[in-house]
Amino acid sequence: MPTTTELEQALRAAALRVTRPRLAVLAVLREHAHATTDEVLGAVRERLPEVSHQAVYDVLRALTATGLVRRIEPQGSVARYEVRVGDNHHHLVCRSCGVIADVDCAVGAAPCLAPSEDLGFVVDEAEVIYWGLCRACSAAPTVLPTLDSPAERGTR
Amino acid sequence: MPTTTELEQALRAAALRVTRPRLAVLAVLREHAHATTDEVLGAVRERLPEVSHQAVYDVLRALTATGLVRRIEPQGSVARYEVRVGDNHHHLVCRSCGVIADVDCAVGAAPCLAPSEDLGFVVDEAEVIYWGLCRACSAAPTVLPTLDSPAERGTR
DNA sequence: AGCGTTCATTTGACTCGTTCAAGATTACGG
DNA sequence: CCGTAATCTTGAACGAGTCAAATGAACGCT
Repeated sequence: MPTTTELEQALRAAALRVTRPRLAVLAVLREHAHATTDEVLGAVRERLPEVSHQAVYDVLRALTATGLVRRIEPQGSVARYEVRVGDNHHHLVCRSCGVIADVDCAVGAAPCLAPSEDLGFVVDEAEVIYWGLCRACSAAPTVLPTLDSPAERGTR
Repeated sequence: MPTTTELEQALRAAALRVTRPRLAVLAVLREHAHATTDEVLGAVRERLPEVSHQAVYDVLRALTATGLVRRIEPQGSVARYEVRVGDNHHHLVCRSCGVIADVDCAVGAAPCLAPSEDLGFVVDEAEVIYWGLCRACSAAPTVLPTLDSPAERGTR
């Protein structure tokens, strides 16, 4: 668990003012990776009941802009945030239950940045998302009682 | 330009009824890759002025569900669709203007599916997005007249 | 420590992409 | 040609996120 001072230093290093909502958001994200804005809001309110949703949006944007947190938004999901930044890791996403897991980049930072042909683009980041089923969902039948049409799968 | 018959066959092969909106959407997507729902709607209405936006949403969902088109939605962008499917290609996205370009998978299909550790996940697809600046945007200054704070960069 | 400026937060309305629901239409097998 | 089920039209609703104005708090300076 991070000390408040530690989080404070992180904020100051990013030239951001140290406020309760910001400390709370950082603390929440350290404990609960890949949280949605809503989940962050809920968790923050357990510590600071009075924070507005707008404050959380602003804080998340400020932290994202300075690189303190990273924003990810897989297909059909709302925005999620994580504090693990700068290490070029990627994500495993379960198509069924939506859980997200971290994986380190298999081949290191550099090869990840090289598409086969860059078409004149100056690439600064390669984002990789592995889609599949998590251990639990691949073990369990997709839909438990009613196995009607296997074609339809929830859009969100 | 694809013949109507060709598109018809594609629909029938997917066990979908052949309707004007569906043919129109497919035709539009073949000409205009990475189109947003709105752009598809606009282009479809040039051919069929009466289609409802709901029809386009339904058609895109049906086509996506059967695999005839692929849905992509980069960070902060709305959903986009493309007809190029089944070839495991990836995307280059410009952070500045948002254009999307296709790139073939550098290393082939198989290695793309292998994260360093799968944590029990059954991975069936690896999605790669290369972020950077397109040729035009990397040549031109990001903001032309007012070069105030270089930190701020548009969220969308 | 106190003060003022500037940045953060609250409050509340609002936009936009997308989905839901009910009824009318149309494609397709027989 | 008919009946049925899928598809489309119409219109309303929803939720995530944003905008804007006013209040409040953090920090640098003296």
